[in-house]
Amino acid sequence: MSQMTNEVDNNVHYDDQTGSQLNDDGNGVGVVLKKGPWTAAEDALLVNYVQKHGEGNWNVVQNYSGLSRCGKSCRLRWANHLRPNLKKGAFTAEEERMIAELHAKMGNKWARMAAHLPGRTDNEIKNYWNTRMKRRRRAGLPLYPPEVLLQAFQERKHGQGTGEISDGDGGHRDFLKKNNYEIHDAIFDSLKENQGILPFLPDLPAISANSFLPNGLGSPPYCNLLPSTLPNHDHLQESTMSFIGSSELNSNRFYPFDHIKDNTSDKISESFGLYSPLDRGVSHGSICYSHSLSNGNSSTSKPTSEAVKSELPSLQIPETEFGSWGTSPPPPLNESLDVFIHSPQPPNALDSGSSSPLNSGLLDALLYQANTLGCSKNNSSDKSSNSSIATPGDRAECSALNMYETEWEDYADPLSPFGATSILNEHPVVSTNGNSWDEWELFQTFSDNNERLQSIDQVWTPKSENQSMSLLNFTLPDVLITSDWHELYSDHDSTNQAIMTEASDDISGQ
DNA sequence: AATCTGAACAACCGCAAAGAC
DNA sequence: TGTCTTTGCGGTTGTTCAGAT
Repeated sequence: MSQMTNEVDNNVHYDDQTGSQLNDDGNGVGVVLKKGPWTAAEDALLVNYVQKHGEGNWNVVQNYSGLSRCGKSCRLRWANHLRPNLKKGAFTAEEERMIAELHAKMGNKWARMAAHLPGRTDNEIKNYWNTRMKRRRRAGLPLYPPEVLLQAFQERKHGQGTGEISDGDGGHRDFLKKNNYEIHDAIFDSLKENQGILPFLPDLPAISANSFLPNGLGSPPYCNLLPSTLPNHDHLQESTMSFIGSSELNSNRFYPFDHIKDNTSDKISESFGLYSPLDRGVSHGSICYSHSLSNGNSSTSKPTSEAVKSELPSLQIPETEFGSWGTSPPPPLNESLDVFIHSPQPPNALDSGSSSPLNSGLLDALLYQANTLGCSKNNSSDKSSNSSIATPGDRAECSALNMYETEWEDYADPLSPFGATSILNEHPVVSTNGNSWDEWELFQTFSDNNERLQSIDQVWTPKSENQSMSLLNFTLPDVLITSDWHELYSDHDSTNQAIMTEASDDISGQ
């Protein structure tokens, strides 16, 4: 041991190129502890220590092993790099899907997520997610694939977690209850408070956050189900807000986070993906997740093989800059375009200065979809002429949308584990949870729709329009405003009915 | 070839919960 | 019961590397 100590001392001093030494935080008074990257020798010492003494008692590691590291650092090193059965390398497709799924359910509970991913560490998952999130937000893409959202929704709806994921973890429930519902109470309060100024919103008398959110929509992640930004977000913001058309909007009354005036509001909004990466505080992000389901990409989206992945860093493989969920197909942009073109433009609704904290993705989803559905119903027959009557301003919006279309086309990545088609056409995702049949029925419905789509190009054909719309309606926030939406949905296929029925039942049954 | 940029990864820090005393 | 210590977690920062310009 003394020999080892000497070796360590040597290594510590010779290898400490960072020169970053300082006292430990309270432990080992006066002992200069090394910081910075670990050396192989240090690793060996730590491994040796753990083999002899087991894990734990990290603060005494330096006493027994000679390591000049604080206990924290030792524990971290062991947990993240040295302990056996650690899986190294890029995340597999299945793991990536799992992470998205877990994050949709748990939020930033990295340790819990890691518990579901054998061999992976919380730090690894956290890094992966943060990197991915940053990239997707920059690209203006949603964080979650729709199928993940649906699955989470379904699981919460049925009041049971999967054995694998929710596994009766009280902590998780506490987390949801403590952190998420409160936020969404705010959202709901604002919705209710402002429903009078929103002509398309039905009354929300019996819908409270607490009655609805237990199904999972209360999770912060669901606030991210929309892209929090768009390349040309100003246009989208205008479009989104155009049909709101209330001066109250500009008085910042409408937005659910307004009551959070302190410094935490930024953090909250940020963590919920409510900010634009381009412009913190510009409302936008109205493209609904459901758009993605209209893609005709019928790739089975087999998980990328490890062999392939190992050659490239995760996230650099199948996905393009715009689509780590890859197969998430492009939105029905013709319809979206129509909506934007035909959206009324109250003068004061275009105040792009109404910035943060106006980026309630959830809210935008409601608003945008309301408008989308309402307008598209009326305009579905004369799409071709729409662009010709667009105003110059509208053209700008068209441009923005075209940009977005391009992104969504990039979304159609057959290699992604999260592609809609992969989820829809393959059982594993569905069958991994306890609600396999309920969910499978839903997924099958989508799948049937999807199978009729022959290519991305055909998404915009009249034939696929209903499909697009029906899938569009799948977006979760729709259920927030069920009654009137049923009418809008009435001439769509049974998918909507099924989902809306479920959602309605869900809400009324709470 | 040099520089810039973003992704990936490693590590640190502060805080809080849990456990020991 | 209160205090101290240990452990774990999540956020953040720093470093390295590869690709783009």
